[in-house]
Amino acid sequence: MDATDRRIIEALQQNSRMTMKELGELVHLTGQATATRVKKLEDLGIIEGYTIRINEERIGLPIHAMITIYTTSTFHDPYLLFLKEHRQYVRHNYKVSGDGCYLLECRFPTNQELNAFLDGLSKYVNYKLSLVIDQNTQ
Amino acid sequence: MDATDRRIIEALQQNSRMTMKELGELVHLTGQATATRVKKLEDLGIIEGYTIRINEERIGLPIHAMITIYTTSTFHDPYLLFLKEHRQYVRHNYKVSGDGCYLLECRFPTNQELNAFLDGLSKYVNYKLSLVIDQNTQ
DNA sequence: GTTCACTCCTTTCATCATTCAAGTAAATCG
DNA sequence: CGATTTACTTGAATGATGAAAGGAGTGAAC
Repeated sequence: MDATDRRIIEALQQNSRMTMKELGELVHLTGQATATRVKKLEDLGIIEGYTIRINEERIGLPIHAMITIYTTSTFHDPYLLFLKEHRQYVRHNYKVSGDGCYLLECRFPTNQELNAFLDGLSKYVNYKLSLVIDQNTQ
Repeated sequence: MDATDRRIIEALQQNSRMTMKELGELVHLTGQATATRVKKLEDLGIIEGYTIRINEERIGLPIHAMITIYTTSTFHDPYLLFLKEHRQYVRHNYKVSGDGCYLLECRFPTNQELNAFLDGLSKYVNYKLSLVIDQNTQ
């Protein structure tokens, strides 16, 4: 991991579909040398994969919820199974120290579906709901 | 947005560097027809960009913090300016309803840097810190 | 029923990127 | 000093892309 690798990662974060030749021009290497470095970053597990940024509002998922989960029981499996069954809504489930046991990030198409999800959720855990009003990603 | 577009989006979420020809085989179209559809999804703003999934632990950012921000003042600009000055740590700054005004997601290399960040932060807002212990992304 | 316009797709071909093998140069190590 | 490793370049073959031309299906107007 040198300065060139860091520039490669930065460039791929901006646009992961750029050709190895273009990327090579940015870091002053040939396309082949660049491809070898990228392959190494993949093998080291630094680059975990290639994906797209999606506008979830535009595909009908306008509701963005952050749910702090409080479990009274020490047995979390029913909650985790519930998440698996509703994985279509779940973006992240962070196990956290501090306030609550988990911080659950979800997306919903409607308030009705959010409501139904929360009804199901309340069978397993207590929760506190926050709705995202505006998103400022770096 | 039909079923084919949804399959294209799913496939690109898994691997955004796949060729249009490969993607076309998945959705039973030629590479050219697939490329046209992808271009349309970009123009509609549904696909916002192409990026990489990074293992931040492996690039020296093991500390993952979720910070709930409480502002007493109605004037948020000093806080937002502080974030801009420390944007290297900031991943997301969600404006939320519910508990707090913002939910701030950050990454730090060391507890020392987290501590310095929190010292700076406390000049502008009150906060509650949660540290991510484990991450379960869908 | 016919025509026109439109959308969505395929085929073909020229251009460009990628990949493999071979070779060079510098650094490391016994 | 010679052998090995690492990181890179070059050149040729393969494969992907993008532009142009054309075909098939749909719906509207007459």
